[in-house]
Amino acid sequence: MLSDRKKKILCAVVDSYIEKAAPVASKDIQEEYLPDCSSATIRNELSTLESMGYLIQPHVSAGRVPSEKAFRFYVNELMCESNLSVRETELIERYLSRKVGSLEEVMTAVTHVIAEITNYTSVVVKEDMSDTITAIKLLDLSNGKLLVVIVTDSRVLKDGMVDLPDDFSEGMIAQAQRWLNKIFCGKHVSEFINFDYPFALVNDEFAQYNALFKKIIDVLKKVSLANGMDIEMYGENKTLAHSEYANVEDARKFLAQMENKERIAEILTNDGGEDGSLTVKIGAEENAPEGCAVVTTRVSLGENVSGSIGVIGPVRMNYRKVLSVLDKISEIIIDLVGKGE
Amino acid sequence: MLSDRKKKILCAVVDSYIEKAAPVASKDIQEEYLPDCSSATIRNELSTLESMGYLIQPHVSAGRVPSEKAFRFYVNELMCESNLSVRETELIERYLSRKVGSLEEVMTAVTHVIAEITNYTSVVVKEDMSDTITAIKLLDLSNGKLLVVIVTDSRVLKDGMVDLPDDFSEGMIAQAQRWLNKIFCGKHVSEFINFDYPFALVNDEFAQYNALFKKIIDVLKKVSLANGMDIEMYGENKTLAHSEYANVEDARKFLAQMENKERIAEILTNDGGEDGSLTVKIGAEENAPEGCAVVTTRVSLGENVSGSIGVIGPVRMNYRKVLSVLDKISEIIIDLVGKGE
DNA sequence: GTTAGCACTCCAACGCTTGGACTGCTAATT
DNA sequence: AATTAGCAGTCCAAGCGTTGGAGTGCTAAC
Repeated sequence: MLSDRKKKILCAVVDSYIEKAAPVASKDIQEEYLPDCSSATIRNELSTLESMGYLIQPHVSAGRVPSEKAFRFYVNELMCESNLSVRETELIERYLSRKVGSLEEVMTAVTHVIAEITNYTSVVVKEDMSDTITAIKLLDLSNGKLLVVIVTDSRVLKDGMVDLPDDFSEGMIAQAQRWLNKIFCGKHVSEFINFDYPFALVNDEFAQYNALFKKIIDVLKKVSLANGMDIEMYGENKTLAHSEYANVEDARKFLAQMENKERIAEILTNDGGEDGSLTVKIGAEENAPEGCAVVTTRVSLGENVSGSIGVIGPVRMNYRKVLSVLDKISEIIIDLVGKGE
Repeated sequence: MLSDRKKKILCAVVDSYIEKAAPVASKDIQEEYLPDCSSATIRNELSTLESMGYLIQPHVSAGRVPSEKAFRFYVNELMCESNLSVRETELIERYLSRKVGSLEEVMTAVTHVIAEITNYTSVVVKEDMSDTITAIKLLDLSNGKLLVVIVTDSRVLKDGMVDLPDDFSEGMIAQAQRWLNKIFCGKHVSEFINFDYPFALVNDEFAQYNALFKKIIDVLKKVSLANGMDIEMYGENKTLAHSEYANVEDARKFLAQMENKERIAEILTNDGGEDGSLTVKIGAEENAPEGCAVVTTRVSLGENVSGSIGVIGPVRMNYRKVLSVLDKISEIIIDLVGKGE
């Protein structure tokens, strides 16, 4: 547990670093945040905070930089809330009021206005799991591979490939297919995604099927997830304007990560959360892209259709602003969808 | 008209520059391309080529760099054709054979494989002009503005706004609307795009309508173009890997240009061309993004649906490779679409 | 028309110096 | 025991001059 003063100092370091993108010196903290202490006292505290893992010193005569742990603590406990400026609120309303057309238009407008206000990359993911499964087919490619095909009422989802165990006969494949169909036909893709392997359904003497089932169901989940998803991204170069991407190599790394849409979609969606809930992921350890933080909110867009709205930026992100923008946006979207029904 | 030797030298400069991204010295040319001349002779020729506008010398003790004019000449007359390597051909086939699903899937696969092979940014634009126009409505917003709405059989295209001349009465607006409907209803959006202003249809006494008509039709063109278009881009970061974007400012400028999708789509589509035709635009003067070249091929994707496949890279682009890749891809796509029918 | 050779230009890289930004520590103070 | 003034020490970033080399243009000879 940190003393009050330590908290204040840590908060000062993070705030200053977010704003100035430069190591924070004890003197700066004294002058701008804690005029009642001497810089020497603050130095002592900084030293302790560093040994606790909250701060990093790039070199001996530099100030301190917050670690990812510090940002996490900041987001959880230190950060105070903020309101949007009038200008920002107006901007949001302007973008979203005129575009009450299709869901696609709204998605585009949302990414644009978020990127505009926050100066970070914005992503929206729509997951439509409202399709009903019509059939599941297993096709033996006779090279030891099995092609798994899902047919839904609106389209065919395919391309799933599974290695077939050696000793599988045609009959066994047919049997597996019958089971899968029995379990899943007529159900929504959404139920499917959340399905736990139904080992219980397979009685002991067919234990040999289990491994294959597990693989097939994994493939099916992946395929149907990818197919029901719609992702839109805007403002990659807004993020690049920040100083962490001052050299092109880092900028390219960032872009390369942004190009992997599946990965990004997964990051935005993999922890459910309720309507309007906010999630913050900081750094690669919390499964954000390397060097990045991702802030996400979820909105329901209808039965079995859900959306995730996210902001991706450097770990040194203006969390206060981003969180308040996402909060406002999700509120508007929820309202908008509510009315539409 | 350039002498044979000048052509050889110019070609050598361009080839070397494309490969090495560094100013080309007279000695290099002699050693690698023209061992029968002395470097002094080549220097004389280079000097002439420079005064003709084909070459640029960054500073007095540097070699020569090709101008945009030189690249243009190179593409038109000097460049020899090349074939894809086995590896590349296989790569293309691998990407495109498995993905015979929806048009969207194919578009994505095409951008990915092109970016992969060429190491430049790849764009695909689909223009779907197969909708039929159901109605055109003019809505007086009574603030001197007119909202123009197109309704098609598959969707409503809206958001077109026109300034209304002062002396326009309600009746005149209604009249204009009748005319527009008479002309366009039941027609394909595609006919519409290529429509020349039908002034002849409006007889003299209604000359006052002409200016408004011109504006309205412009808006309609723009709106329907934008709505029927689908653009997909991949590999922005591939282009950034090239040395012209070594400094961040230039890299960001490039990305900012890439973010203007409407502009990019227009560049790819604005000069029709037949199935399989190849177009090369070099530099801002030929309407490519600044500092960039754009190579485009067109493919028909069905009745009133056409696609443009493009590669965007620095002016110092490997045109040989890009052209041969696009040639191959368009051939495959045309084949694929042909079969599908 | 071609070429050898030389004088000249310019850049990019390197290393050196220097000012200053911070810290940690110590000893004095509250 | 906590705080603080002050000082010694560290390290960086920027500026600057030097230098080697890469190329050219020009001239005079072939």
